[in-house]
Amino acid sequence: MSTTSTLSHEIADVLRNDILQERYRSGERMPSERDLANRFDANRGAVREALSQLEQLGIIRIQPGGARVQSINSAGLAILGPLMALNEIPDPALVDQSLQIFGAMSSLSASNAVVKASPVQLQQLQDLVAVIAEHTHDFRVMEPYWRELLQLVADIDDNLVVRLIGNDLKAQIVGQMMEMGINPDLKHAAGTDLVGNLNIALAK
Amino acid sequence: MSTTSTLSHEIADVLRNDILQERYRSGERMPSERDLANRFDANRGAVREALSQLEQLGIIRIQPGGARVQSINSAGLAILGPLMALNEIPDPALVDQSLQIFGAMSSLSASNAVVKASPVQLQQLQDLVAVIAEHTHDFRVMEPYWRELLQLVADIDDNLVVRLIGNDLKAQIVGQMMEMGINPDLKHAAGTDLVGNLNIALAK
DNA sequence: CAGGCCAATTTGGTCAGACCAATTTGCTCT
DNA sequence: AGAGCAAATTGGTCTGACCAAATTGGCCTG
Repeated sequence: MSTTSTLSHEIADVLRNDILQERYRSGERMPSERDLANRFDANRGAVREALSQLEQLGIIRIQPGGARVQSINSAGLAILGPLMALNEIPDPALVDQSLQIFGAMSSLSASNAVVKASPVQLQQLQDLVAVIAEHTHDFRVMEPYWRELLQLVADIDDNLVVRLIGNDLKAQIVGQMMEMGINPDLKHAAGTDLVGNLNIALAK
Repeated sequence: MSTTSTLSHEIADVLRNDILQERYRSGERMPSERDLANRFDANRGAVREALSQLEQLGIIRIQPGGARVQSINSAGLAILGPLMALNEIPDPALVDQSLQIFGAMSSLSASNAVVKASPVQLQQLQDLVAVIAEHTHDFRVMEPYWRELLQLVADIDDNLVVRLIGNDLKAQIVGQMMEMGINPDLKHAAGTDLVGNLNIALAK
């Protein structure tokens, strides 16, 4: 699965997983770059590039004297993907949390979209909502429309922050959850919820 | 302001800003590592470490043949900080979007917190909400309680995803907005909104 | 003239060995 | 036992080099 192209990325992957699995605990000092280079049978440069990435991720802090592992709680959203990819079965709690966020953001975007929308777009929104409302019981049929709705909403509410968060979430989460169909109920709930909110907003 | 400790970080900073300011446009090829090394009067290794960070940020994609700039829209949330720090006056739209997200996440967390809370915690929540409700007109007095409430909510609804997003948002956004007091109205609105939601949820 | 093909160049990926400054470590001396 | 100093460790950077893949450019052919 993790077909990492370059050696430095491979090293970063391994170390990242080691940290996320708490093989190196928070606050602890990591092995020296030279030791790591030796362990991975690689050059120090490659190790440094790997560590550079981990630092950017926010899970280690490099300092003269040694790199220290940081609490996962103080990392950036970008570790969410790797975190969920740790086990082949992602942590259900994380999946739920991600879906909640996803839903909340969608609702937020939807509210903004209704305000910002041009007459034409407004009509498109209403049409989509109507179609979805008809098939609210059959998720299979509804899903493509739902996706279209999300896309439309995202286009109208041109919200960079939402988009960025979405990127990090989508990185591996959406893929995993969509393919594994881990929580169709929640997905369904979020969908109808969004549509409901949209309907209310559209009413006025 | 940006007192970056190491050379590689400095290079990363400069290049990052160059990209965010669209001095290098999306899809374009960046100068070769050797050219960059020459430009910054640095070693290629340092440049590579810098590029490694930018790639982790999601704003460039390194490939044999040349590193290419990626659309900011496909980056990770981690660029939000640098993006807002570009000009001394952050883009108001971005600030608003961030605050909206922040408010939405807070509300979400609050809803969860009410469900998860122990009796003691529930009481704490109610007390805080009551105190805040009294001073809803005076933001100065209310703020510390609001912060305490946010903290409590975050503790109860132990939501890693929210925390991670918060980390990226806080990175520079909260700092800038809090210190500059750019949008106290929105802050105030978000605060009362959250409290309102909490009140409703607490009712049952 | 247009289009495809092949070689030279460019570019990223990695390696080896080295030096410096700051930190850490360990030992000695008080 | 504690303070202070020296040696070893560690990150940061540099020089120079080689390889494989991609790009480039010119050549040849149709």
